[in-house]
Amino acid sequence: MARLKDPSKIPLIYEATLSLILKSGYTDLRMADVAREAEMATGTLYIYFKNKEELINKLFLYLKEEKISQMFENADSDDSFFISFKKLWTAYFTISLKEYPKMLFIEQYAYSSLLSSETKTKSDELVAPLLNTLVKAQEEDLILKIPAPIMLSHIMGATLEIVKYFINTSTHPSPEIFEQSFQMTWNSIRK
Amino acid sequence: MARLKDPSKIPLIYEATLSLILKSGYTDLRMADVAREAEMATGTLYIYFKNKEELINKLFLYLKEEKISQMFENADSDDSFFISFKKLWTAYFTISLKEYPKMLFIEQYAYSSLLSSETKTKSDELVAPLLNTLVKAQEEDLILKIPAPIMLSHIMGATLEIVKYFINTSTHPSPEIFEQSFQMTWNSIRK
Amino acid sequence: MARLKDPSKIPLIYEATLSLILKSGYTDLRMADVAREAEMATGTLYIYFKNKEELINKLFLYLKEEKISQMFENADSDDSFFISFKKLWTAYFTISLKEYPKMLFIEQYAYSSLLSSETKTKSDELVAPLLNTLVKAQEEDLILKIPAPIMLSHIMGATLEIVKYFINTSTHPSPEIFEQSFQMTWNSIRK
Amino acid sequence: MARLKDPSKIPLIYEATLSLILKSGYTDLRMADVAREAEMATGTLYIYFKNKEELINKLFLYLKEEKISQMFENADSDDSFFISFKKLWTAYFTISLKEYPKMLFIEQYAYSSLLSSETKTKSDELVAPLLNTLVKAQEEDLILKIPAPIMLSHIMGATLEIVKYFINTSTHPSPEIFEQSFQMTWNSIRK
DNA sequence: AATGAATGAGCATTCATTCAT
DNA sequence: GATGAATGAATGCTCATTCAT
Repeated sequence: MARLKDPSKIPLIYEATLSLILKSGYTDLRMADVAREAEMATGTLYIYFKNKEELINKLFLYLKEEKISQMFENADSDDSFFISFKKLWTAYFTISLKEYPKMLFIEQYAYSSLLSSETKTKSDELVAPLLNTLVKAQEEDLILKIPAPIMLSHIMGATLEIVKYFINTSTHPSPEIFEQSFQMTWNSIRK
Repeated sequence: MARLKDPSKIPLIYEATLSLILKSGYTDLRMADVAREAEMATGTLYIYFKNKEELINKLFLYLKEEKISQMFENADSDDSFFISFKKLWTAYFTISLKEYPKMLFIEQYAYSSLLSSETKTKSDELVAPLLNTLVKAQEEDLILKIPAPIMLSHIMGATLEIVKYFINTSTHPSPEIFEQSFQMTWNSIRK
Repeated sequence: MARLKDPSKIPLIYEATLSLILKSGYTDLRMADVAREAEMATGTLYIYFKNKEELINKLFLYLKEEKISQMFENADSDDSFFISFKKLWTAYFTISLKEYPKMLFIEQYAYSSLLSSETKTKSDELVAPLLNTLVKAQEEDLILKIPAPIMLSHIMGATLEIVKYFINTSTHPSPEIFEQSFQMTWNSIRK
Repeated sequence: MARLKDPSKIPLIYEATLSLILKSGYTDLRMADVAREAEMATGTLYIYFKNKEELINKLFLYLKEEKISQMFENADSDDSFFISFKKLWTAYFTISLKEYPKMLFIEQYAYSSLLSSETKTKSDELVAPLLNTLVKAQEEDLILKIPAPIMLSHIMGATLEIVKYFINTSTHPSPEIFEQSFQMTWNSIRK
């Protein structure tokens, strides 16, 4: 009987890939390097992923799912919308800062031609819970009635760009700036 | 006397490069294709640019400068801050939408390892006029006192992400949504 | 288990390289041609040699070693010095004539900038046995007491140049000329 | 009326070419570099030489002629053969040592495929005076009766190889070694 | 399944030569 | 004649992918 695929290898490959993209960007990503970093042979990669493109697509979805799950980790259905929203925003801000490479990867590839349309569709589905949160609040008249995807784009775009600023200047947000950043976001959607 | 370097060739090369990156992304950018698109020989590219990397760096600065100039084109020193700000925001929104590929190029490369630190420094200098606009308004107590780079990141990140949404869904913003988008931004910084 | 590196490939590459240098010289040596001649893919060359330069350096040492081994093949420790010397000289003359391209390759590259200093050092070591032969004879007062490297240069330079003459005129040495050539050499060092 | 070709440019080009070959070898010789070193435009080279190959061929003959002239500079028809021979040998040894790059160039290219057969023929003609010197001495029964081209090859090959040794070890021949080197050569041809 | 040697298309860059000025 | 920008064929080397073991 043939050996079974070793499920522990996939995360190893993801980690290796990310680590290399972080170091030198996608342009310099070589499959042989991924294999070496993941401590396996080149050929082994092709047992788990059809090719480089599939690896990138799967990694993208894996990370996007992971990040969105993390955002909801502290969610509590008893919370008011404001508290829910602040928790989500804080999670997004904090995770982006802490796991910037992963976030940058997600963002850089989101609109890139390296992703298949299938991946893009799946990616949109993952965002649905965030949209629903906004829609519900709009129905309850708690925030402005602006199409939810537009509103979500505004919020996430604004927040990630601020995170980029801190990463890029190698500085860290003070509690005051953290609070101000949230204020801007909240002001932009509140009634 | 020999021919002089033909200064009209540089914009031709920029246009060709952009057009190709737009079609297929940087990963697939081949110098031979740039040359063909610009209707010159491969070797000619290397008279005007040391190598592919320099071409990308110079193109980045060229576009960034062009875009920021365009943003200030309608500026009028007699305008109130609100009018000034709305003009700038409108220009940013409109240009991003109309010249999305250029904007995406600027954004995708801004933090990429393909750009030299020298290019990054020069790039920051180009943004200074935008920061000054905010700082002056803060000194006149017209908007929130939040560090200008943070505020600017918030504004531009939010706006570009909304533009991406329209591009990605192949839709166009209605006047109403345009106005709502501005409102969110304005609300986020107003006193 | 994967295929092991195939040790038979290295001599194949050496032979192919030599054969091409023989035909058209180093200047026209293209790696793609080496690969075709050795009946393998271009990339395979780079598994066995880091680059063209390393291939040339390794080939040089391989040939130098081979040639010097061949010179000693008929050596017999019971021979008198004169017999030993004549055997060595004859071998050098004969091999140079028969395998002129290899000898020319060795000679042309010996002082060229294509060889690393490491290769040059190793090359010198290979010559040591020849020097020792002369030194011993000098100690036994059988030949002139002239620094061995000078004497060896004299002998080998003279002999190879004669070989070049025959190659260049597409003629062959008569037994008489062979004997005369040896006489000149022997006369130059005898007591 | 058109300007005349400037005859002073040819030696300038020769010097520039030699100087570059000396630095980095023929493989790295680029016409643009020759032009820069000779302080003229690339195109100008092509006014004086049809192409790179012609430049190399002409340079070869120029140098070979120069070197052989220099060898005969001290010649005196009243000298005995031994004195004549010693003067010639000394000149060859000294010039080779002092102008090693030029000598190496001559030697390296003498049998190379870069030289046309026409150049090779002309080159042989330049050597005739040296052959004649030997033939005359043989007719007068002053040296061994061995075919002159063989004898000349022996002499020049031996001598140049000794020079190479000194260049290669960055050492200089003592008067004693100089004398010993001559002795070996003289012994090899004397009656 | 795992390995890593082998493959060969692909691409950035160079450089001899031409030719418009 | 002199210039040097323009040309584009040529080439060393890379790297995604395959496949024999």
